[in-house]
Amino acid sequence: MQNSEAMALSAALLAVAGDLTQRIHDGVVARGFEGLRPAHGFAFARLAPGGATVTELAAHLGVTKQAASQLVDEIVRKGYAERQPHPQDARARLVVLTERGWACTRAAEEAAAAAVGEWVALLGEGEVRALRGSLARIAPYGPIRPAW
Amino acid sequence: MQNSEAMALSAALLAVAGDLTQRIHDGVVARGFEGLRPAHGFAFARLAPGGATVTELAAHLGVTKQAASQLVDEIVRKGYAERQPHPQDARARLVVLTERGWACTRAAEEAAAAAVGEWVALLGEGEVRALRGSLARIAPYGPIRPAW
DNA sequence: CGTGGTGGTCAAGCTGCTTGACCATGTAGT
DNA sequence: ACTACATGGTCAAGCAGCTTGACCACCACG
Repeated sequence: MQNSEAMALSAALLAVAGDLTQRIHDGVVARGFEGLRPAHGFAFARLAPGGATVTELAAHLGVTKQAASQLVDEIVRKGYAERQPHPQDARARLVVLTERGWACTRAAEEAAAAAVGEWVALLGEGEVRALRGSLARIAPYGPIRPAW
Repeated sequence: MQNSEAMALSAALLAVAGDLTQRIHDGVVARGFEGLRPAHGFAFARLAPGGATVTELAAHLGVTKQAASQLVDEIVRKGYAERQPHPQDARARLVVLTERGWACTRAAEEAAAAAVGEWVALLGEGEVRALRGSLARIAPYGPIRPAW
């Protein structure tokens, strides 16, 4: 595969990713959850299973603990999450989603489903499944980083 | 397709996009082009064909003219581009890549090719071609936006 | 030739992130 | 048990990239 083809693939991937982010964000806002930025969505994704500490969140987002702590301050102040004492470690505090946080997460899922629905209309269900499979196999494990 | 599946596809896509951006950036730095951020790469992509005005660049990147102008200042100062008088419009100035800018663009293509090469090793050439085809068909036309 | 629209820059301000310092708690060594 | 170091978290200050607002030079249309 030539360099120019690799670049075309890269550009398309990044364009789709940027567009998808925008659509999810718009969809979340349209459902009444304001004052959030796309980065918060990735924080929610990490908090959703059973909560996380600030340090874990920082590692997941690829930022400093201070930045993650600030982000948590923000979503706590806006009612999407709360800090609880950590059951095992008295130094740590477990950040968990509130009911409103869960509602916001569901709104994001709906918005994502709407965007993916458009892809299904364009490509067909089979091709979208193939896309999902391919991406899942090349997705990295490390922290989630902004596209740029 | 369920919401949770759409979310899994979205997460994989964004993870791959973030990782790819990081790899291209690292590759460019490794080839000796420093002081650049990933956003500059998208500017280069718009400038490459035959140059562009600051306003066009701003529209492409989805930022204000002032931000685009600042970005151009930076890449001009670092020797990657230069401002020329616009052939048709005396108000406008055409921003074009210098030879160093072209060299940097080629470095980015090499880095992208290396990343895509890993995907080929994982998925096989056919599946990567299919991926490219699918993405090209759902890629939007509008401005390129950061993933978040 | 005015009058409004457009390309571009200057200036000031905000926001999200960083680095650096610090405290409280955990953990390992002796 | 006591010391020494590592780790979770916050406070404070600074910086970088973007925004809004104001402004000038030039185009284009009546």
